[in-house]
Amino acid sequence: MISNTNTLQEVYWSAVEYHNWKLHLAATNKGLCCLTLPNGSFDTLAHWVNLHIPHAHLIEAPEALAVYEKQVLEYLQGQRTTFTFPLDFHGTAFQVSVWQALTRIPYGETRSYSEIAQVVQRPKAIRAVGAANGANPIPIVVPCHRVIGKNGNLTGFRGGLDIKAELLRHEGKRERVS
Amino acid sequence: MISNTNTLQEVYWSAVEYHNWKLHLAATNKGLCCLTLPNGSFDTLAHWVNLHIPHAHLIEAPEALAVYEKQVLEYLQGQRTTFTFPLDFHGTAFQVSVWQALTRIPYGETRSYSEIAQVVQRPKAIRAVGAANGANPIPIVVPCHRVIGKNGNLTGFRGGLDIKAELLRHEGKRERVS
DNA sequence: ATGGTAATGTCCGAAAACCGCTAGCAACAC
DNA sequence: GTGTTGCTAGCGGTTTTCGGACATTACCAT
Repeated sequence: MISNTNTLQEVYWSAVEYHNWKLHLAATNKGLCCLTLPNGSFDTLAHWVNLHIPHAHLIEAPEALAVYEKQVLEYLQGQRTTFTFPLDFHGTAFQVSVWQALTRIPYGETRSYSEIAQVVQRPKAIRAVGAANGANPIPIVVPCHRVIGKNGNLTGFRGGLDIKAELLRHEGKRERVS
Repeated sequence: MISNTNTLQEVYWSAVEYHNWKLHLAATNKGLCCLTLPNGSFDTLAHWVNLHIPHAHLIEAPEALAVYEKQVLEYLQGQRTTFTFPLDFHGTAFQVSVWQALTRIPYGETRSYSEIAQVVQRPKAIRAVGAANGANPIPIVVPCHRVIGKNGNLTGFRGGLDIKAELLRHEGKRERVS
């Protein structure tokens, strides 16, 4: 679809390193909207923005992301268990409701996919919760890694199961891969 | 798709009457983008805008459409043969190329669907030209009524064949319905 | 124990249907 | 012959539809 009318939406981004991990962050003036894991790159970030924020204008602006970078680093260093900055969700109504539910899972705890399905009032949409988890644009901050199979299996993680395991171990959980 | 970031695109509209015809117009800050014929209503306009300009904000603003209304009325009164204001096309690349080709058909003349297909460099996309004509969001101003069958038949018109005939008669053409 | 199945929202690719058409050809009327 | 009429196939962009795949689970049958 070609449109002559361009409503430019400014999106700011930056990259941050921690040990051998490199994370990319993107935010609008409403909050953090995207975060890529070590298996992602700037291209991953740019691709997501293009797809979810039409007519976006990507601008490298570390100063605009200082707050987000700081809290994420503190989390990785084990000095923080919750995040206090605003999030800017871009997704369907269902996805947004799932992601909001995820933010209410406390640090160090886990939930099953079906439990999340109940919370969002769609008790039978269990696989749909899985799909929404997979579409989570802000991993770590929106703790999709805290959702595991009802039987305790890790079952899946967009950024690689090893990272999911590492995040849970970091939060004091022992993983059980069947 | 729900987005927290609202990039509201303002679209202005108004209605204009001429004899027993009632036309609805819509424009962005880039130009006229939609015009409904007598067989349409405000709902037709609103529906088109919703479909083609995501997150649009429809605002009744006759003063913003004064230029467009004026020239359209002058055309209907036989005091104008060309339009000088900007257009804001929303469509696929192919559709936009067809619509631009239409604007180059002089007042009072006609072209066949295959001739238009040649002009847009897709000589065999004849039916596709027909479909693009049918999707023309700005009839009268973008003179899709000047495209007829190669044998002279009027063949079709979104707003009703009678209106197509009337427009051509108004421009000094005699219609031949086989 | 093991395996098949149904239920859910979203995305993606393939396939089909839809059209404001035309050229070509056969059938028919003069 | 000449003209008219009607059918058919083929054209290409867009839209619609459909089926499958998923970061799952409960249930029921074997």
